[in-house]
Amino acid sequence: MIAVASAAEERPARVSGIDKIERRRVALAESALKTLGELGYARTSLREIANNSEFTHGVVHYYFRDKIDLISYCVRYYKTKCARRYDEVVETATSADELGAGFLAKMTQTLVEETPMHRLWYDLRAQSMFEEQLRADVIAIDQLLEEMIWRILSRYAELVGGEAAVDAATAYALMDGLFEQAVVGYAGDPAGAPERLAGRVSQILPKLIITT
Amino acid sequence: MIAVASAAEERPARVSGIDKIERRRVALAESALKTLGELGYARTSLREIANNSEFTHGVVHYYFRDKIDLISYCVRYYKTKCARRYDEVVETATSADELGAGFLAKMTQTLVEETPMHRLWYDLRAQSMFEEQLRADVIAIDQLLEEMIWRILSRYAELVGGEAAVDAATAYALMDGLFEQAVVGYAGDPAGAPERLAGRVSQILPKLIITT
DNA sequence: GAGATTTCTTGACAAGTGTCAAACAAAGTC
DNA sequence: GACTTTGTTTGACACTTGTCAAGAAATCTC
Repeated sequence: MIAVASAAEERPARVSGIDKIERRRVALAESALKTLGELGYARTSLREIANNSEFTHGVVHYYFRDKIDLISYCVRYYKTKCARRYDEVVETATSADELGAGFLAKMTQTLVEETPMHRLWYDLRAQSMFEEQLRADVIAIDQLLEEMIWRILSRYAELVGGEAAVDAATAYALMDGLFEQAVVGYAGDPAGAPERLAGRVSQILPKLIITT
Repeated sequence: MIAVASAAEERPARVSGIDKIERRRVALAESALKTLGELGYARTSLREIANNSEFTHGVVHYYFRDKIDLISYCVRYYKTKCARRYDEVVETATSADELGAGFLAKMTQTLVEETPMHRLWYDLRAQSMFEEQLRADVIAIDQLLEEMIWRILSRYAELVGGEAAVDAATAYALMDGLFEQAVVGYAGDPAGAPERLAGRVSQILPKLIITT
């Protein structure tokens, strides 16, 4: 897995200092993510990020080697927050229906409440096809998301007393297709998108299980 | 549907002239699409487009009001070429297996041979979430692609003697998820991606049909 | 072929970009 | 308190961007 410290190898090793640096970095990243989620990768400049934060544009360059380093850090920071979204539901659900309902609820919730982040993710994944510096991080996140979906599906199969009818990569691609459609649609017309997503997912989920 | 003439309302109405203008526009658009497919939306400038063409950057601005006008035209031009990709297969196939095989063949073929176009499409669809000037065109193409998938699926169901188990939008989202995964994966590692895609699609296709 | 019209080239502009470095402030060290 | 280290501001740089306008070239019209 990729370490989250990349541009700081040659910085002084005082422990408290590193902690402080790391905290500044996280603050910068959080601010940058807000701007990135709003404007997208193409239209976000370092100055815009700095303006929307409490820092000046020089500070950004003090804590990150260059733009890619910052964005890359943001992506890796983001991943740590997103791929564990459904863990609680998976762990606490005691029936297939409960798991399904919890999954759908969390899914539509994050669609609505974290729209900018999802927009950014699909944007960055597209960018990774053109900028190979982003590729490794994107692949890592995709892997995490795939595992997330797989945990849900295999647990669902277990509760229903069957087994998954497709492999993890396929299941992820299908679910992601539905979710991306919802995110894109939500950008144009927020009304009804969550319900449509929920309907489609609950329609598909049973088809990915073979009851033995 | 959106007309393909947008910035030329006030130009002289000589018929042969309009034709010539339109031909120049198409030439510009084709050249621009090549560059866009290579570099992506964010990194493509009007000058870059002009440099990779036989025209100068002034010509671009002579035929298109601004950058968005050009890109928008490109997108609309592109759509006319892509959404009829499987029509021949649908029309000539006489059995479900033949249709499935033909579909898979064309799908993997376009994945390999038109990679830049597909990359660009996913890029632009992501951009449309941030730039509402692109949104209408993207929605129109999405609609076309959805209908394309629906023609395949419903014909497939017909040949197999059943009917589709999901609606058009759902079917498109699922297929698109698989295809996008393949396109993104193909960018990082071309080897094996087409085969994986074919395997996954052929695994899913039957699950979208109810045999009555 | 002269004159008008369309097409294209060239060069310029203002604005914005990533990057960096020198001056300055703050904090820690002896 | 002087001095070094760490953090921050500010302003500048070289460059690219979209846009436009003035004029040259080509084409058409009579």
